[in-house]
Amino acid sequence: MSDAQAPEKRRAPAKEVKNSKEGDERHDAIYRSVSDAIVEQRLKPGARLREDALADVFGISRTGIRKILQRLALEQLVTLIPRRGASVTRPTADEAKDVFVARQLIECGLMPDVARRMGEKEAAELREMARQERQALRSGQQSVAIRLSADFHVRLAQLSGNATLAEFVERLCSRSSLILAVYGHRGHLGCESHDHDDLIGYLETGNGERAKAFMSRHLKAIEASLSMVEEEENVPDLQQIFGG
Amino acid sequence: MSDAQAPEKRRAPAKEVKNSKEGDERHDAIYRSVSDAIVEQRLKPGARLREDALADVFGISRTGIRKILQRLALEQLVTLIPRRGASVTRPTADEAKDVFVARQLIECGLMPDVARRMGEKEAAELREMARQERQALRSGQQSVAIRLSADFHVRLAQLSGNATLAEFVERLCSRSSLILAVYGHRGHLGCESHDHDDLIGYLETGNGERAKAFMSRHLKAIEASLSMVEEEENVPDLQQIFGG
DNA sequence: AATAGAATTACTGTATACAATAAATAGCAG
DNA sequence: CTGCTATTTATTGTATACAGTAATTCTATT
Repeated sequence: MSDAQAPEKRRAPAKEVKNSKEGDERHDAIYRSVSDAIVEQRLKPGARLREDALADVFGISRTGIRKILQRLALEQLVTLIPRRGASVTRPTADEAKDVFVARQLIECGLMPDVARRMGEKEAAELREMARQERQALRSGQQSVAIRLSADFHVRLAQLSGNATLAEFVERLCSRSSLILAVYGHRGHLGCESHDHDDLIGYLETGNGERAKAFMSRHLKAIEASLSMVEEEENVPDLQQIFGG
Repeated sequence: MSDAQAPEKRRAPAKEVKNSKEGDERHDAIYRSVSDAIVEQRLKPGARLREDALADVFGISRTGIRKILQRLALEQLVTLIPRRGASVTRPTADEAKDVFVARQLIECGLMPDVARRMGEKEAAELREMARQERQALRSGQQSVAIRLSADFHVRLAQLSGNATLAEFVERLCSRSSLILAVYGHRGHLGCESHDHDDLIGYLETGNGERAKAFMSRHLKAIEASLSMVEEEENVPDLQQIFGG
């Protein structure tokens, strides 16, 4: 179009800046960083996530932060209100119920496939994960234990060989961590520490139906450990509290 | 900061510009527009989606387009290759299999719940949707029929009352449209036109187990109608084709 | 004429500037 | 002193400019 360009402008670059290594590895790392913080409950439900603040912390511009927040919003880990910004999602009781129904259907349905594809190597890997989880719990690292527990369930789903369903399970597990944060009792993870080991046992012997039933009980136990009372911070129900 | 501002600048706005009504309705409309075009196969798998071109067409800047493309990528309707841009996803045979396994598990598992919550109004709505689908098919509007069929399955899932699982089904159905586009036979939708009506019948009478079995056969029939041969356009396999 | 290499083009990736809006605060009247 | 309105401030939404990279075209050499 306009030919009046400074000719030495062209001369410039070469290989001076080396900010992006390959793909957008950096963004992925930041995404994971925020996601982990939410799942480990270091960022609690309701916490505001200001774009500027995050941009400062991670040393990238708001553009990149917005991309990451959007992704987290699609996974329902953060809630995005137009013109009001992002905050860590506070799941409602209804959503919590939906998530556990979904987990029952999908995770239990997957157990036969997992049992079928279970080998020495896979069992060993799972046992190691269960061991780390138990250790974290023993040493009082509740946050880490929660994430490791979620990781266990996700890895299990991946062993089914169905990437699509594994991804669904991944999302359900992250959301479960949020639910635990809101409705769980302090100092109680929801599931017994030896549950995962027992499950591996059934899977190892190829007993899919047994594993399925056990997973069902396992999930029910977690759900039952929650106290499903929504702290209504929105409207204090004056009518209910006083008059009548 | 700087106080040297034209004082009438402040006076300005009020309700002059009306570009964004509430939230970002505009962006949602564009998203739906692109999504529909993909599901209806007006944008075929492999089609490139250049940011500039889309920005021009919809009259917004690339920023907004990128946001939408990202969302579509997360839903796996478009594939985003770094520095290479976006294109309509071409599902592999493995992905196709995964999607149908997932649909079997989730959609069939949902049928008992749907049957339980099925009322007059819901049945009538579904029948109307099935009618439109049949009509589209009769009048040769294959593209529309494909979308209406997906809509039917999604609506069904929503009637289960579980928003989370309904969202999963929605994603599976959009992906199924892509799969149909790649592996389906021309002029054959994959499912019989009266299938959906039959299904409504079982649901109406509260026969969840029957509906479940029917849905299973229905999905199997669709999957069976596909010819699962990947057209390897990438590497022409010179070795294979010639020498040996 | 075919191919390697260089210049150009076309496109995506990122930051930044600016516009718009909701929240917070201050000023003012009753 | 209380409640309403106006101003300021904080923060998000959007476009645009520029940088960087893959693809393409052009040129020169064997």
